Amino acid sequence: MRQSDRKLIRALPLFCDVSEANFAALVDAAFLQRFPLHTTLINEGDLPDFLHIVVEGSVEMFCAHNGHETTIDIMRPVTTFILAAVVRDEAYLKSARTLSPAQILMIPAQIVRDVFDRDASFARAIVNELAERYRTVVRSLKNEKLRTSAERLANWILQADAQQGHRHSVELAFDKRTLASRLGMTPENLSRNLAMLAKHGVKTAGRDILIEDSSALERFAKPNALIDG
Amino acid sequence: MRQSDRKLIRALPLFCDVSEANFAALVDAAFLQRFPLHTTLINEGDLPDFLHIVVEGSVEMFCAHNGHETTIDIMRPVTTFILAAVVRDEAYLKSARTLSPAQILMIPAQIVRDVFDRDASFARAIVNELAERYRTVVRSLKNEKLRTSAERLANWILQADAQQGHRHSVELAFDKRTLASRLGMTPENLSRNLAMLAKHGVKTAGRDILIEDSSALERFAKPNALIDG
DNA sequence: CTCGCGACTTGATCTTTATCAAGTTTACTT
DNA sequence: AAGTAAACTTGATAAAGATCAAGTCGCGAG
Repeated sequence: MRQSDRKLIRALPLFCDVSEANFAALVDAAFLQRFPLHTTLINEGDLPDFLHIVVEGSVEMFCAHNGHETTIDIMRPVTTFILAAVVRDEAYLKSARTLSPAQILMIPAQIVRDVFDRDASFARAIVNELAERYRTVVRSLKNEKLRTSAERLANWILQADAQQGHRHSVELAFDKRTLASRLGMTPENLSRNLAMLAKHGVKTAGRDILIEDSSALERFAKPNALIDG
Repeated sequence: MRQSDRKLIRALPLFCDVSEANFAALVDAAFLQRFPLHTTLINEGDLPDFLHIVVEGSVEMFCAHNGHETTIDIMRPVTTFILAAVVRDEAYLKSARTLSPAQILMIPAQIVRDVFDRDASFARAIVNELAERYRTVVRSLKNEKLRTSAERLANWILQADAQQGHRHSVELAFDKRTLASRLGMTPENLSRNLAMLAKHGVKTAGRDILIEDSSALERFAKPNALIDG
């Protein structure tokens, strides 16, 4: 692993308070690997071998059932995923695949559990990370159960714009079909919802979404701090 | 607190490996309280004062948004709730109210965080509990996104029957309106779905649900270990 | 016991969402 | 630059779910 990558990892909330020796134990056992676009990294149902950390690129977490597939979340640098499966040593509930060429750090699950047991600050960090992930899923569940698909889209646009620095324009980093799946609707309905949002201050041109009237969009979206964070 | 309650708590996965001194610190600071039916215990948006544990009765976790309300989960003895908010010291994402007269153990949030920091086995237990909770919400999200309301009901019946000992009969412990909310449908649609399930081996009489043909029900429900657990 | 209220059911209708079927655009390949 | 395949859009239709409006049922209060 390059020194710059090591520094990046070391700075993560998950590792920044860990002792140098324990950090070394984690990192020395780990692999930093590059994967091409659309590579499946893990399959739901398998047992966890590694804790994964997205260092570069983005990764889609998705699930399949009865011939249908849905996106649960999209992970961007720098975040861990499948921490809960590693902690409990139980089967993955989600599959993962790259949405772009990506660089992933893989730490053997057993080492994670070992260091957890002997380093209190690592334990604290793991609990914090897991609690944060938990809250994210609860927000997603509320979003699904309490909003229409058009409202989910409107709020996603507001959030994405905020993440990209309130430039009143969002550039899609992946296919619209993936966004549709992430928002719990079909690609057809995403198209229709985007067209409909023109009435509420949103203009779409290919992968660029422009917010022309953010207060109109907010009136429609009704953002809620306990759902959108 | 009575000795029998103390023993019950002590036996929980969350506490069974904690040192006697640390367990005493947690329990001595805690309150064991009784609450009547339909009492609101916490409100979404508030900051966590206590870790709550359902000792007796049942508690509904629910959320409201834009004039609608939905049930996220129903907690039965003996489980903790709002652990994630306590760990992160951030606002509750869910409200809680009793669905029956209930007995709740309340441990001050700060004590939980203190003992976490000095007792590695408590830390391990907290992480396990949190990871388990996380997986439960992920399952709920998959259930919502990948199934119709009738399928959710069918699987709920199978799960409830399994929990009550495979007696091919389920007795509802709360209102049907609450079940409807828990399953993400209106009370009207719960009625219609129950009537429709007669075609798939289910008979309903008031609060009793009878499974007359469990293989027919399973064919319809298509249970999945990675959703239903 | 019966009255009345709330929970539940049933039916009609409307909204939301999915599905199916063309088209059209986009982007990549040769 | 033309050809092609995939992504996206648009329209028509169907299914799933919500809402509104009566009912019916069951249980507790008086």
